[in-house]
Amino acid sequence: MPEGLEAEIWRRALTATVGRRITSAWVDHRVAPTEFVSVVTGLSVTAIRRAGKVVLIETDGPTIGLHFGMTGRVIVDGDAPIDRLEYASGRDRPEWDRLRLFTNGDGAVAAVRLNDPRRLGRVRLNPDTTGLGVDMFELSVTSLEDALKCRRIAIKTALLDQAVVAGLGNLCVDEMLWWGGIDPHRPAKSLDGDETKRLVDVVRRRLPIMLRRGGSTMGDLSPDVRAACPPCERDGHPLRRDMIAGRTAVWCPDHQH
DNA sequence: CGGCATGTTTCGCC
DNA sequence: AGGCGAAACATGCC
Repeated sequence: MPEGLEAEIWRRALTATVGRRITSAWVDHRVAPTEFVSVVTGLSVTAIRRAGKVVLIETDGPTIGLHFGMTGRVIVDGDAPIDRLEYASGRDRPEWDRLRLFTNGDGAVAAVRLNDPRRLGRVRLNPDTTGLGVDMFELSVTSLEDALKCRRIAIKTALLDQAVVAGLGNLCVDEMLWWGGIDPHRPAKSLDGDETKRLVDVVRRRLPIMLRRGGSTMGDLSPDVRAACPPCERDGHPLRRDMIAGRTAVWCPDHQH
């Protein structure tokens, strides 16, 4: 579930906690620093930001960083802003909680829960975000050209690199390459100016649409499509699944080249 | 049961 | 030295 779009949706939901004071906290110590609870108890939330796929809860003290791994999700005041597909049965099981923050006036419901069955997500204090590339919502032709021009790796792999573009994940990358008509195997540096511009245009156009629809699973290459590889919506040619640098790429050999 | 999964980090090989 | 791919991580689901 979690790519930058999900992080953005959760960022917006978490703004409800701005101005509140963290009265108590609990974490699964396997995913958070040992001093976490003692450090954050008593802090006041001042702002919620996002850096790529990471949500940053800013306070009058240290910043709390939420990484979601493959299956993390956020529940704010008992309400999950995104509910879909994966782990659909018995979701939000309490034993999958990795973080609970309680704030003044909440009663028994945690203001913030990080629920993550697979436990690849992380809770960090003052996370280092300096290595991230340009944010996916601020992508420009020149920034992408600069980032791609020396790379021989597949364009798909380059776009997944958070140092190139921050926030795009496997689903969004396949979606953008599908819309842009670009073969995911192409070496990044082989894209010409027109193709790079086309890709940037597609990212600018499609990301807000997917955000409105509810996240990275709401593209035309939905998880169902990815699993079944039916004929391409655009030209009827069967979609293909290839492994590129360890990640599944779903694409249309007919209109992507 | 085997395989697969929206991510990141680490290791080892050029 | 640095770029790159594979493996590891951890667990649920089909």
